[in-house]
Amino acid sequence: MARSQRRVLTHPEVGEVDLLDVLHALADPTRMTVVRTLRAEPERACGTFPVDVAPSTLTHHFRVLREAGVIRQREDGNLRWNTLRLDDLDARFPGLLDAIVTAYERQESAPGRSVEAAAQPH
Amino acid sequence: MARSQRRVLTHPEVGEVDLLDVLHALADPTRMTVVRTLRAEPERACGTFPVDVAPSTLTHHFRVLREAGVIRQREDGNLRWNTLRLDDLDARFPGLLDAIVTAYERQESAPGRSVEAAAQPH
DNA sequence: CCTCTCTTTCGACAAACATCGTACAACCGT
DNA sequence: ACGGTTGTACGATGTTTGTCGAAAGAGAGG
Repeated sequence: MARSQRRVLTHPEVGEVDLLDVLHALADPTRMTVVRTLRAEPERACGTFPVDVAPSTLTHHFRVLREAGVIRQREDGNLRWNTLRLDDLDARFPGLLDAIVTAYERQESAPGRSVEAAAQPH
Repeated sequence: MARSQRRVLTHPEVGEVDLLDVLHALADPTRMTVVRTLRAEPERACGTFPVDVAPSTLTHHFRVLREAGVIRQREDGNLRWNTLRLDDLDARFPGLLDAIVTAYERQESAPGRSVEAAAQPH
């Protein structure tokens, strides 16, 4: 029995995706990086993301994103490929993901903010 | 010394507002209800929101929203008035709040979803 | 001054969360 | 069959979070 049958990889249906879960999934720097990376490249294996956490931690983040309906995971041999569920998300929440990621990238590229925010320890 | 001087009520500046904090602030049903209510009515006192939590819990949620830069709190006599910082948020993240709240209300008014989600205990 | 209302602060508590190391399972080369 | 690669599962840990009740502050109105 192949791995693709053994593990289940539960994905919520489009109509089951909960906005609050999506927001929570995106409200984490590591997961936001995953989503941003996935928006630039259509499909990527788990280990190829520019994040700096332990493998097991990364697995956790991928599960959060998948169970929130943000990404889709597909197995192929030894690798697990991740794609953004952009069509599904856009069908349920038109323009939302784009608005959020755009806002994040706008913030990241804003001059002066990161300096200020780093100075004030919040 | 009046109460308005005694308590500080720290609000982040527009440039200090962090998107991830905003997302986290909105990823809670109680706080989302507060924001939705505030979007319909310009200003409202703390105790007048249609939420079902203890007063101290509500205070906590208002602080989260305020420190994330989502709402502004102003004291007047015995009451604390809350407003949405829509202009500030739109200046920093154009269209974001509207996209999120619209998505939430779309979800809430979608037929069949809440039934399904309530049946499956998540 | 006294009381009532609105809201906060504090302390507590259980649940959820992000993180890691270790162990393991599946697949792919050779 | 063996070793390397990729990723998961599990258990542990410290932190954050949502929740509440009790106590108290500050103003309004008698």
